[in-house]
Amino acid sequence: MDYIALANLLFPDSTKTPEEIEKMFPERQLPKDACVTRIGPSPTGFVHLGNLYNAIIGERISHQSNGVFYLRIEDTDNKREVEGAVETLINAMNYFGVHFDEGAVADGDNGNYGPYRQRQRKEIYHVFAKQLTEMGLAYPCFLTAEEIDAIREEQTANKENPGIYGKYAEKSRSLTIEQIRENIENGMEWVLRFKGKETGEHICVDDAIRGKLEMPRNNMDFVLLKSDGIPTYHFAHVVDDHLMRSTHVVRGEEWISSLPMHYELFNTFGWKLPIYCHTATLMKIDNGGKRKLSKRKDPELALSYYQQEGISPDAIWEFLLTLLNSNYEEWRISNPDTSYLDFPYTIEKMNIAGALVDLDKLRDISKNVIGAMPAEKIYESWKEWCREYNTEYYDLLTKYPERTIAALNVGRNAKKPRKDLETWKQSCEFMSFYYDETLKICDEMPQECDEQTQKTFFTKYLETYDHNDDSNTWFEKVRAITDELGFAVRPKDYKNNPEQYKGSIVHITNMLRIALTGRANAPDIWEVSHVLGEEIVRGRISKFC
RNA sequence: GGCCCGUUGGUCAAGUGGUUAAGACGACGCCCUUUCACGGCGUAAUCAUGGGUUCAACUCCCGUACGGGUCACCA
Repeated sequence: MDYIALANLLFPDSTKTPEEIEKMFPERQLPKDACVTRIGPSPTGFVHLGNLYNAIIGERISHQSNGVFYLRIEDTDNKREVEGAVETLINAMNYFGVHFDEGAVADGDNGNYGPYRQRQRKEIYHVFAKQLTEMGLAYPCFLTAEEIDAIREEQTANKENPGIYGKYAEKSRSLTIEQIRENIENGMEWVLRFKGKETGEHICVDDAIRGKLEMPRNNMDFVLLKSDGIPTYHFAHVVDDHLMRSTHVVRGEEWISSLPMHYELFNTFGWKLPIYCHTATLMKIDNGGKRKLSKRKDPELALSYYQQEGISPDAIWEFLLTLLNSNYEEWRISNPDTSYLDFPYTIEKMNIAGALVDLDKLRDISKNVIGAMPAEKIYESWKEWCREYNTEYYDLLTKYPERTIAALNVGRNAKKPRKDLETWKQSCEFMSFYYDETLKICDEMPQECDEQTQKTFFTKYLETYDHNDDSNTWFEKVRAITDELGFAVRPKDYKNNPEQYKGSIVHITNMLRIALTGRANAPDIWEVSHVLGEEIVRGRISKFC
């Protein structure tokens, strides 16, 4: 077989040489240990936690080493492509604080190693496909879907491994160049297959996360180019990561089993293998067992879920970092005020088993993250979130900026700051009592305080109320009224002799708290009163007189 | 089914032949307290399993079970 003729028949328009292409993608001039990494999402419109998880790893190792982190859109499957997906993806990464040095941007490319959308790289792949054909290592295959199905059925019946290899590849492999030409002229569709070798050998790849990975050498005639001339993931991955000079390939463990194909390709081109980092799949607890997070059943898999809940990107980072590196939490405790970007991330510290996404843990981290923010920043971030997800609160926050910031500071300046806020969504609920517009009486008055007690107390409360009282003076007045009403001034007195009192000061303050905030569980009454201002305080209390 | 990966408390996990088997979240209890939080202290709870190797195994080897992945002209 004249492979040169075959190559020219198959790729008449491909005139560049591999050397010319190589020149277009020169070695990067970077510090010695700099890592070049990327994420290669396909534009399906669905961005999930795993995308972010892998993105963070790549972002960290590249930026920590003064390397390059880029975005490559793997759009080789036009059937799955969703319109606007690239933009969705870029926005999501941006929202979660993952920044690229180069790669695809909304309206094109940024960088010298593009194009960064694989479909636009068709000619590049064809040069190397042609090269493989010339080397006699690739051939056109005209098998129809039906024929392949038939082969698979036969293989299943014979308990053989499915696929096009060995004798099952012979029919296509043995076509003469004349037959091939005739098929093409007759308009038959073809794919380009790689010639797998049946050697029984094993290959060994050193994975940065998993250590040595040993598996059988590839024997499959896998597809390099699909019938539309677009490469499969395998071919595109090898060509792109070589030309774009990736040093590390971070991807999910589902790719481990196709490693032999990639290894084979890198080897036949004589290219250096990147360092593979195969990450564990994110799991979730379900019926007492672990299972993979599923797109249909688990809303928390979608990144948009966290946006909708209003979980801050910082919290997501910290959460993912705790999953990624087990020593992160320890580091965070000893460096409470440092940015998580200062954490020295290492691949070696990664766990290889599937991590379970624990929303409780996320909530806890989120509380701490918000707790550490200054009130002004909370205000801004929360408002930003409301702009998109809760217009009622967006209006409230815009209308009452000072009161809101004061409210956000309640109980936070003390040695033991409160941590009431978990998410922006939850903040809207928690903070509702600071605005008359959203105030709701949620809890019932304590049994010990009948209507008469309420009326008497609140009337006296308003009579003696002086908005300028300090916290102690104010509380002394509350105690005085409490005593007058026959309630125990000290909770312990009531506990020891409940029959001597109508109730305890606990009941009185609860009643006050409910009148003021609508709920029995709320921050300090005096502080809240001063956030609300005298007018609102008197207004709310007088409703109970 | 073939191939591959994995398995330390409810969860995340430290751990690389000799440890009282860290720490965090969660749960529970106590303390602080005008509520709720916050904080402090404490309790319960783990090496999947069976064989080896070894003076000694969570750590090394083999099998079993369980979980996961993959076997497309999807990534």
